[in-house]
Amino acid sequence: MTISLFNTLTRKKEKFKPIQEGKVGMYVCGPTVYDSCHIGHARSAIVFDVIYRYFLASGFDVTYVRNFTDVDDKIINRANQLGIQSHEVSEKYILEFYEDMDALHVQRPTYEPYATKHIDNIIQLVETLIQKQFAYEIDGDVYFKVESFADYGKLSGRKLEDMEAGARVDVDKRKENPFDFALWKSAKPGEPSWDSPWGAGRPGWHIECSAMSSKYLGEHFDIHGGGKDLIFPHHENEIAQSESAFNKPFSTYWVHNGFVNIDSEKMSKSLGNFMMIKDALKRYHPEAIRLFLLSSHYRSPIDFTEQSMDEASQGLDKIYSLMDRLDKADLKTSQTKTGEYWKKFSEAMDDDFNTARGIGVLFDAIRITNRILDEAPNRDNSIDSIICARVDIQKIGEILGILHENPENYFKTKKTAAIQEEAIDAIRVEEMIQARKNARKEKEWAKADQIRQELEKMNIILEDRPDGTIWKIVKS
RNA sequence: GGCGGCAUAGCCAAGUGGUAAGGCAUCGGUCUGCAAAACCGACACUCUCCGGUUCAAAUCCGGAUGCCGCCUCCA
Repeated sequence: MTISLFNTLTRKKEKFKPIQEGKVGMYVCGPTVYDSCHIGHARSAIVFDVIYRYFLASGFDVTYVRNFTDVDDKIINRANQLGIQSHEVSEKYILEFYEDMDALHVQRPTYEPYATKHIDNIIQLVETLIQKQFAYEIDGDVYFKVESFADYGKLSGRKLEDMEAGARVDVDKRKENPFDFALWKSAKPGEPSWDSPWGAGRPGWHIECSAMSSKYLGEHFDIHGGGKDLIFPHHENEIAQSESAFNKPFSTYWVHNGFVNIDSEKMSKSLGNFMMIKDALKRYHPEAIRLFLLSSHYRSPIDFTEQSMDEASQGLDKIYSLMDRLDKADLKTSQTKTGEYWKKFSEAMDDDFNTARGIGVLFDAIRITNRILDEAPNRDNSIDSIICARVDIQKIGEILGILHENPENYFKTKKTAAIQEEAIDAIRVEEMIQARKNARKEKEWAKADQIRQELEKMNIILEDRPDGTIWKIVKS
């Protein structure tokens, strides 16, 4: 089965045909490191992380590049605000980015280039563009001439003429066309700068991606990704620069993920409703965040709400509960053959990385395996089904980037956190459970029930299992 | 003004021409001293509305309504 994916460039779902058999070159726009990352950055990182994992699992040799934009107006502004150097700002947020990504189990790409470490490549590319007359210099600034690129607008589906009617663009009279964009910006005093043929300055935003993608993946590569908002102008401009400079198609496929809303509203400075990754991690398990972000198709908008996060958390509990049950079922095996669930999951993933459908398959596997465990766990064919399902669930978990924890540990950690959060006296709870156990032994049901009720008032739920009583905390 | 997307049960969400996955919630049941967990069953004769194409449409085409995004270096 081949992988199909939706290509923004053609607005169609297409079969994936790599440039080189068995290999994938993928470039994804990473963060501009001027602030903490929010849940939208997490979605983009996780969506492409899953795509990366799935290509690897499908046997491809993947080169995955994700850049850091570490020189930019916003970083400079932030540095001025804080009274520090701009590289100090970017270094701080790069570290924070790694903390967030590691916590979310986002795998490191093959290469993570920094714009500031590729200034030579950038200057060279700008020179090529000037030389080929696709760009022009004015007072130390260099602009790309959009009218020189006949296909300008092909990614975003706009025409230069139509856009000019809108006219919400800066009116720099020096530019030949208002949509001409900066390849190189001359430095103002105090700004970070590098020497160039046009004087001291720094790269424009778009050029770094063309320079770095061509360096690590070649001038023509397979997949370019990023958030939907990057389609215009960022990716449109990347295409214009790259195809003009290299005279060949840039990326074959363009993949864009949708936004994350917060309580049905777009995250914005004015609303002040940014959900930062580090804050989300304080409230929810990292794998619950992954499960939530993957529970809708990657191109659809998704709404981050307390309810949807609680549901994702419940779903994760359900998955770990089964894994715990399987651990305790003591099924010795070294079998690793995948079965029907993996097959169905792969079919969903082959179809434009449909993780929502794939998660449906995962829950099917869980339900059916629980049923077998309830009804006839010891029959030979039951054992086969259970072992096979377990292999599939693990493998699906690897693609989704969940199930990193030992199930017993998962529940233990969760409980410890809840004990702290709800300020529960664990020793007293244990004593009450012991008292109830004694009461039950004597068949003093009224007393046992009274203890249960008291615990319920403390938001504690008991479960009598064959091997003893366990307790859980429900969040108030 | 230009371009694009979405509308499926109480909520979230798959579905890409063949008769509506999955999750949460709710209601029955099995299990349990009682519960919880797990499982079983019920829960959209119908997919915003109106037309059209077709033997067949949630799916394709046209129109209407509603919501959203981009055109501001916001993933």
